[in-house]
Amino acid sequence: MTEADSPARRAADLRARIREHDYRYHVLDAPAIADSEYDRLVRELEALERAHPDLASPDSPTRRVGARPDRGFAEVRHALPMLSLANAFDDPAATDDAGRFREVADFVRRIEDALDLRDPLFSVEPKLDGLAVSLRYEDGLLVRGATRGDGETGEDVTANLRTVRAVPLRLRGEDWPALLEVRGEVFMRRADFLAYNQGAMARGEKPMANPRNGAAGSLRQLDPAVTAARPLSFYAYGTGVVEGGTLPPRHSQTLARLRDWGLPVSAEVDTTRGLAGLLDYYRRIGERRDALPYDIDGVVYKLDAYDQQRVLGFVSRAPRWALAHKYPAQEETTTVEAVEVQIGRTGTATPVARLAPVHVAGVTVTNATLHNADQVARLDLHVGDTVIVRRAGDVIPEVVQVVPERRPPGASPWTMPADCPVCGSALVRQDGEVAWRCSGGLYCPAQRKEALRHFASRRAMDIEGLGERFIDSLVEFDYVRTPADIYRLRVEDLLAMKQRADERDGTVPETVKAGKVASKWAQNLVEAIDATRAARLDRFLFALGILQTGEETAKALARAFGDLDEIRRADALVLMAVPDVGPKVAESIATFFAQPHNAEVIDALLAAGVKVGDGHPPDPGFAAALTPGALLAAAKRLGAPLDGVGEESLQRIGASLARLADLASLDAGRLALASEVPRTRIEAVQGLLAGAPGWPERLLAADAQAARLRALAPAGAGAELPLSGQTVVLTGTLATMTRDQARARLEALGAKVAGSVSGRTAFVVAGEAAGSKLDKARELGVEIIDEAAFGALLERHG
DNA sequence: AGCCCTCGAGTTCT
DNA sequence: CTCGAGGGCT
Repeated sequence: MTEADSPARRAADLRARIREHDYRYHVLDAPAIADSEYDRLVRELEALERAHPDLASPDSPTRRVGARPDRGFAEVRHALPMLSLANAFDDPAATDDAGRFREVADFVRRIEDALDLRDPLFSVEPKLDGLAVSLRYEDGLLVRGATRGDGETGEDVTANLRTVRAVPLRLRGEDWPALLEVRGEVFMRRADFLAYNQGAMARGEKPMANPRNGAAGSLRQLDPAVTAARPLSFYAYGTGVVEGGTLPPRHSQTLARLRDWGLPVSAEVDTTRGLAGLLDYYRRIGERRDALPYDIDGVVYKLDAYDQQRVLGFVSRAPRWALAHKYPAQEETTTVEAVEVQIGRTGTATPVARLAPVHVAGVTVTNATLHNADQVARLDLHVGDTVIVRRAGDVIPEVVQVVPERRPPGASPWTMPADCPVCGSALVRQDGEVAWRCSGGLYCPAQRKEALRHFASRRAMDIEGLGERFIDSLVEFDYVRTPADIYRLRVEDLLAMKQRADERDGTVPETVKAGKVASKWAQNLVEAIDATRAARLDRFLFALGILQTGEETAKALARAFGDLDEIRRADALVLMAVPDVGPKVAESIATFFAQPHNAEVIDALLAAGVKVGDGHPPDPGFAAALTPGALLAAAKRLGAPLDGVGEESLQRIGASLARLADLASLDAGRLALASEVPRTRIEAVQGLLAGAPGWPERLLAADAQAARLRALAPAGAGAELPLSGQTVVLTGTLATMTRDQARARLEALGAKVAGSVSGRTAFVVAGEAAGSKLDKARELGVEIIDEAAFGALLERHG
């Protein structure tokens, strides 16, 4: 055997040739041999390595698919955090370029001001819609690959990244740094995605929703063999830690070096100068967006010179020298086949467009809300129209506009029907309101179903297993009319209902063998219902579905009163002393409890064994706010005939009264002295109230309740919680707890958890994949903390 | 009286 | 996520 023919030589030769072909294919995009020829080389090398196990080496192209990790993915802390970029969006309302691209112009101007330089050089690249990863090369060998995670900490997906053919296991050449971290995007080409899905469907597997989800899901596979079967691609766009070597002084040069070292870089990367250059690039790529072989959601601008980048620095975790310029949400056209009306829990009639199925941003859309009749009129929508559909915030489909020139002849404009499509009651519109409502109330099956669904829902009573389908049947077969009926359901009722539903649907019950009926599910449901009998007061209030009372208001009520009975008998005058409750909300609540029907339902719930709350005393602050003055001022805001008397005067009159009951009997002159309010005005108040039917009684009853609540409230102000008075916003996904858990922890510390970022937000907790709220926080300069810092904060406060 | 901030309510698809 | 509207502050 000659030296040249030795297996070691042959193996080395094959590896070099395979690597060369990988490089030509993925980096140069210029394959030199046919796929079959390439496969032959790989098979020969595999056979050789099997015959001579001593020749196998970990960086061999045959060793891409490794062993499956025992459990989950390990955490990886990025030595240099993976950046998140500030986003810029086009302003669609702008009529000129200056307005449309203001955010980009501001970005360039900030840089020019900081550098004191015109038209700096930028490196520009498409922003691929995939998954950011970091690859660590030590001495030219791939030793670790990790997902971006939250930017600080990601997951170790080395085994999966090794299966991506575009990721070199060993760098080319020799002049690379001893330690090199490469950052880039793992993604799926559209053609690969389509081909894969065709194959998946032929095999009877579930197709992937879109290339982005496909790429993300593939990297998260525990078995690298599964990942290896997915057609993933990779482009490098930057570096992380670099040691034992240096990079060129400019980013664009680094990208060229990465390419030399065997890392694929998008062919679209370029350099350009100044705002005009950036916008030109944005337009050029935008025109070719649909023709590109992969999905992009924008382009990225980076100041090219590293020393200039250093001058600009960072705001929170986002570099001031880079910007992601996003293209507008993807739009599609389709036709409106019908407009239907849905009736919500409160009776709101919402028009919904039924659309010819159309793909928008990765999913098939068949419905789109039209919000309300005004919106339909604004769009001038006719049934049969061709419309442009967009997924707002890439989630909820909306009809953007109609294409009038494609309107079929004879199409008639849509108008809100006169009657509820479910129960036939009249649809009515309150003065000044946009929404039309079904006037059928709980007589309307649609409203009854929605109200029950709300009652059982997770954030309300949280009855597990009582979902939409069950509620529909329970209502249709009249087993349940009110929430109280839920607590009277027995196993045999559920079984009887199921049987009737099966008969109606023509479905055959699965297990009616040997006279035995499957009834486990029914027992489980009855037990699940039973488990919710001890209810928290705020959840119970929310579950009742009082108009204008959502979770926050329910919490405020529960905190203030501490007891259901006190809330039930509270007049709107008293309710208005609850924080964030004004006249409308107060009257809505008082009206709800005053209706005999609602009182019956609540009594029935209590009689059925529902225990509400744990007997908290009233909140001392709330009780203290229930002064006679506050009640008088509330009366005025609720429409009591106190014209001509200011709220301040009312407060002062109230302040000089021990009890409101004294108002009518006390001498106006003495009161005038005590309160420093003119005597004539006091007489006016006394006279007006005495002559206004109902008001004296209401005020006296409210005053009596106020006195009772004050007596019940614990003395001394409540202990101050560490986050009292602070408003916190959660965004993105947290790894160690659910949103609800995070929210509960924060609220336990006295913080208020809001849904949107504003100037008053104390800080934002940003999890993974945080979106617009994070951008908004950066814009407003609100403090942002990541999950680690959040954990530390919770730790600190117990 | 006007503005800003929250909250409530409704919604899509997988 | 979005819209509309209630509540509170200036």
